[in-house]
Amino acid sequence: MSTERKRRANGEESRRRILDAAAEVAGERGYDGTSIAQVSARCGLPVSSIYWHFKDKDELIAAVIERSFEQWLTAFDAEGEDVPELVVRIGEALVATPDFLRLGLMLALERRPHEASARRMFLQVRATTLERIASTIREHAPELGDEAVRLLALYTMAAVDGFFVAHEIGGDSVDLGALFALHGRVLVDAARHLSA
Amino acid sequence: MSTERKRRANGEESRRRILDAAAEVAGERGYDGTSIAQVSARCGLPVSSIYWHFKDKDELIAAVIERSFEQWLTAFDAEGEDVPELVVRIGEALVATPDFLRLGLMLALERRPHEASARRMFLQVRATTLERIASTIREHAPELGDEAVRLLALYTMAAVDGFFVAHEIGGDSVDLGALFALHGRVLVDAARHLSA
Amino acid sequence: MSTERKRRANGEESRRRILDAAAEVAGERGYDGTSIAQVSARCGLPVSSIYWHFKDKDELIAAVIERSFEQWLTAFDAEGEDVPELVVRIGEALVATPDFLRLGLMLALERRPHEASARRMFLQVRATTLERIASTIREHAPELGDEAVRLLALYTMAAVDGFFVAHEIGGDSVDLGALFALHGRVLVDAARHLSA
Amino acid sequence: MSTERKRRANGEESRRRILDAAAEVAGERGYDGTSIAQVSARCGLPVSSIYWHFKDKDELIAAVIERSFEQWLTAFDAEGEDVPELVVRIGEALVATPDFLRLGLMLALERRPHEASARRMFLQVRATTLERIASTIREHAPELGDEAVRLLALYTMAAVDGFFVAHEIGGDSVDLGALFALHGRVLVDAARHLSA
DNA sequence: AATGAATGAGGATTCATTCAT
DNA sequence: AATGAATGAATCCTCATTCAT
Repeated sequence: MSTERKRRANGEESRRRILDAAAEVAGERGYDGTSIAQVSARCGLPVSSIYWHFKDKDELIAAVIERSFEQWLTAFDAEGEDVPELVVRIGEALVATPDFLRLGLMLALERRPHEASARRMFLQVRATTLERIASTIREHAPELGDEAVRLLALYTMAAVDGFFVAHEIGGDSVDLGALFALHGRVLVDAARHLSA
Repeated sequence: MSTERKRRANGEESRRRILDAAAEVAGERGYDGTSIAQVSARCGLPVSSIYWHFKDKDELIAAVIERSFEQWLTAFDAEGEDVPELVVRIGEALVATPDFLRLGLMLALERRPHEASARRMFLQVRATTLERIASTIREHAPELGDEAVRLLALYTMAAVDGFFVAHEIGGDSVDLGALFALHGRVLVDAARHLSA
Repeated sequence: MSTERKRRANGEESRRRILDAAAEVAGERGYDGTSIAQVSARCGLPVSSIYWHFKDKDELIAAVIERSFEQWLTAFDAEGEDVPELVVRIGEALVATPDFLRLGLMLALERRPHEASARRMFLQVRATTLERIASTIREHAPELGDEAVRLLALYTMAAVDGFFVAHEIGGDSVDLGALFALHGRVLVDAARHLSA
Repeated sequence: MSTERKRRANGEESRRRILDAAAEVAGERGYDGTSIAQVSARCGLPVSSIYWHFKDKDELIAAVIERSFEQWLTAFDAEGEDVPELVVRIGEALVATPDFLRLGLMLALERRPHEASARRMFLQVRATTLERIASTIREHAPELGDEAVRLLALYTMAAVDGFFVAHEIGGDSVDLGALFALHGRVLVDAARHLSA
């Protein structure tokens, strides 16, 4: 059984292979550090085939973010939990699928006009997540005003980002579990401060 | 002889102009997004002059980070403050000189072998800052063990990073002051949790 | 069966749509400037369908020229006219279907080995036209020798080309009617010079 | 004496070599048919060096046209001649430096937004030439009104373009001398028609 | 009669860097 | 202390064309 060298054209699968490769590379090196040639080498399809499936690099990266976000959503999806639990679940999801956030943060930190759609996709996905955190907080602390809820949601999202960065830098010497647990407990105190 | 002096002075000046331009560009676009040609265009000196002052791109960016860190240190230097105050001061310094952290975070998030010195410079600078936060915490909560102090310092640094990211993304709709104040107060509760 | 007929009809229709699109694009940008992808985008049919109807780019452009020439022939077809009238009619036909000549001239000016059939098609079409002009001249000035007739025919064709170029460049600020009328009158003088 | 392989950097000469090569290639194949790689191969300098001397392909071709026009101007420069003589001189200059007009006509026939400067350069050069023809006509036929002079100048320029095209297509079977001589004589008749 | 997918070669342009002056 | 010129490798992307269905 020699390697099938031309398995009959299969768009779906090729698209998936390209996205897998692009997620890997972009997760490692960011937007500018990712070259189409690298993606091509990693997925085995020629450069021109990548352009058949995606209009340009920008759209490719946007698609990577979109798909990665869906995976991450699946990973931390859960209902009826209380706030500290939610925070911990987010943390777990992070460790499981870190490419999404790493790439997204890199894009968010950049200040440039291009790569519009990739950046936009991340910001949209982020807004969705923020809203979700806010509604969980609102459920569990109905006495808080809108401003306070928004502040706590922002605080939580910032903590998540910060923990992620710390873990990226410090590796396993950073105890993500302890950090998330601490933040979960602290949120309750913070809610008390704000409702007072 | 005065010509000599003039020349030397111009050397310093040129170096400064290059660093200014590089800080701007790299702050906007990250390491890969920054090209020597862009820096040249922005500072008005030819490309080859940049290479006269800096060995290569990596060293140029490292120098940008180093200088930017010194400016930032100056901005939040202060002694004898209590923990919440320290946190607030860090926040103020952030808003004042954001290039340093933005570029540093971009570098930290990337996963690649090269650009050794730029990245190393940022990590070193970051370790210094972490140690400083830790010692302030230790001073003000002598009852805490080393592990607890380290956790709180990490937590604080993560919060700073996260707030910064939130502000980069959300602009002035994100109330940095409120976030830093909240974190300052919350730290005290956290210390209580951990010493219990 | 009616399906059959429909399909066949669609085949014709598709061919026509492709030719229309190709004529537009090639008229605007010349042979090299025309890409199959552009033609595809402009006619709505996929690239591979264009290759189903035409062997390659060269043949497609040749077909464009051929069809365009037929349209132009129709536009200036007329019998028994005298020389100045013929010249004016050619001019009118030019303004009506300019793609043909514009594309043809571009091809004629290029110096390269490929695109054989497109270029050949234009040259052939041009030879036909030249012969036709010559025979009209011969009819109306039977006293002229072959050489003189050929010279006048060439002169006229050159004038047509030149007027066309002038109009392409200068737009409606170039009074084509006046130019053609002038050339028509001048031809009579020229015939006199040559027969003397 | 081995081939000097790196003769010390000489901007002027390199620029000239690039222009020579570009004129050759573009004269043969037009704007789109000319690739920077071909120019590089023909002049021996690497592609990136071409970009050191010229901002982009557009500017390179524009420079080719400009220089070529100057050569052509030199070739047909002369004072105090009468109209038929001027026409003949233009014809001689054409045969001597045909690249200029061939490339220019190709550009003029194209209808596209880009390559702005190359096209603009040709049109400007052409306007200069037209004005020059007009003033010679005015000198020798002072009785003509402005409109008539402009028409005759346009007619002459169109004839030149047309003769050129005829010669490009027909090669030496087209007797340029006879055509130019004929046009020269005919102009006098045309002037009579118009002043009547 | 038509088309989605694939593909290698080549397109223009920019890259970081070096070198002679 | 500085710079004009050069350079090979890499960048993103488009090209004409083919092939299995």
